[in-house]
Amino acid sequence: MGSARQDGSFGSEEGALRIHQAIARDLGTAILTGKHKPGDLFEGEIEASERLGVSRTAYREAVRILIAKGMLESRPKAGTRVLPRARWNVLDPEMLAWMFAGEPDANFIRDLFELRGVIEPAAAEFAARRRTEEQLAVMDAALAEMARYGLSTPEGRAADQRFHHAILAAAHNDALEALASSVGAAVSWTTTFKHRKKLLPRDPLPDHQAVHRAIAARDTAAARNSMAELLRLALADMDIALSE
Amino acid sequence: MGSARQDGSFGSEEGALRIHQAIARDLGTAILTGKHKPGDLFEGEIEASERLGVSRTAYREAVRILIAKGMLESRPKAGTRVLPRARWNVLDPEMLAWMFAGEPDANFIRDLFELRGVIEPAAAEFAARRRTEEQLAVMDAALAEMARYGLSTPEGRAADQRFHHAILAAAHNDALEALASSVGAAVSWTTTFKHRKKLLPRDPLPDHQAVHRAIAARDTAAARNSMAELLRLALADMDIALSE
DNA sequence: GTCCGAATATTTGTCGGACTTAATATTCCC
DNA sequence: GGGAATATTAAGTCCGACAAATATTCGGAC
Repeated sequence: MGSARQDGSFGSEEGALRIHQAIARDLGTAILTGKHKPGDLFEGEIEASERLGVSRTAYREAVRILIAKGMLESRPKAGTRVLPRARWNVLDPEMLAWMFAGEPDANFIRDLFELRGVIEPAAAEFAARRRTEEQLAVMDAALAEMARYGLSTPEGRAADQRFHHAILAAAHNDALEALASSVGAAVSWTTTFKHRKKLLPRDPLPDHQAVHRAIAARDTAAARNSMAELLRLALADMDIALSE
Repeated sequence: MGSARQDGSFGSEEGALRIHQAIARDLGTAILTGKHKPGDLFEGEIEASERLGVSRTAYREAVRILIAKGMLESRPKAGTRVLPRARWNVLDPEMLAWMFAGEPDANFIRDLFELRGVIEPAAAEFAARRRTEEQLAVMDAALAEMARYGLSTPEGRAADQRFHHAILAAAHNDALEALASSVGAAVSWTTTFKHRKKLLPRDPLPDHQAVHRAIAARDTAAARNSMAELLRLALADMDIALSE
């Protein structure tokens, strides 16, 4: 039967990467960190593959991946070049993983957070209206585990992500759920970042419980407001952390 | 100098597709239309490539593309199988193009529209606060062209999309702007759909002009509200069209 | 009989090299 | 000087072989 991995977490892609994946990751991060800027032309496939010590096949498959994510463009004779940033699928889960593996750009973190502020209150409102009992149970379990382990442990942070993901899922909107990885990246980064900076200014649990209560009670307005409040506080913390 | 194509439109990818792109498109649409369901196992690479009359290389590059978009997974001995729908990057521009090339799923259209309802009012508010004069000029020009050609012409529809895109861009948030293609797909589909059904119930221009005025005046609340109103009306039309 | 580890078979992954196609640059003719 | 034929160059495609990884099967120990 299907193993159906459903965690959606980052950074735990077990198993050695295949060569083309490794190269795609390297090229991708090189682009994300500005080592290759939009408009830049890549070296030829033969040169590049030889320099990297891999076959042209593997290198080409890596390039195909980056093209699929909107970062590159390649045509005969014209060569392979980096596309303008506006064409990148910056919300692609793998791309986010690449970003957050290194030191992500502070501006983009802020953008992601702003997106959360737009998405999640609406999602909470939809969830309050359309959630099933099962989905509520998932939130319940995630919240309990979060309370038990705290946000300083990996288990607690995973539970935090599960809670937010459950809300997106309970909104019963595939387009919204597709943003789960983006939201997850933001959630994950926040906590690790704050933890690194040694500032745990506030217990986040009451905010989460308020959201949970509102969704359980099918109170759409309260769900939206409590989630908005949660994010307002989180954003404030984030801004403090970023400016220090 | 860079040619910097910036249209972001669909369906007009000129030039013959490379073989791997064509195969990726075919496999992608086959998955999207349910011909291959999540969990389904693909035939082996040799069989598949022979059946399609292409080299294994080309077929493999196609598969790499689908994997990059979260639709497939492949491991030695285990084979290549379709991932659960929750892992698909349904907001990927290319994937949206595949969807809307055929007869897209009505439920997903509604989801996309709901997403618009969440994203665009917030974007309009941000745009009212942060827009530059240049960006306002772009909206102005788009609106003028929209008024001139009307939504029944391709030029008018392109202008409509440009208007909405300009608002996303004026929000000065990369994460938000990455959703431009999704919004654009919804915008585009709506108008063609309504046009096909022969119901042009209302002149959409006044709504758009109200949004434009609010953004020009830097009135954040009015921008949000007028955009929300625009979408409320559009959604109502959409629901009528979908239920008929 | 059950469980665990090794052999095995199968499928994707990687390789090298040849040839084709397409887009740019050049050259030559008018 | 302009425009069409030509050359050049880089990606695209193909083939055939070998390597690596893993699900399954088999065998032995308990």
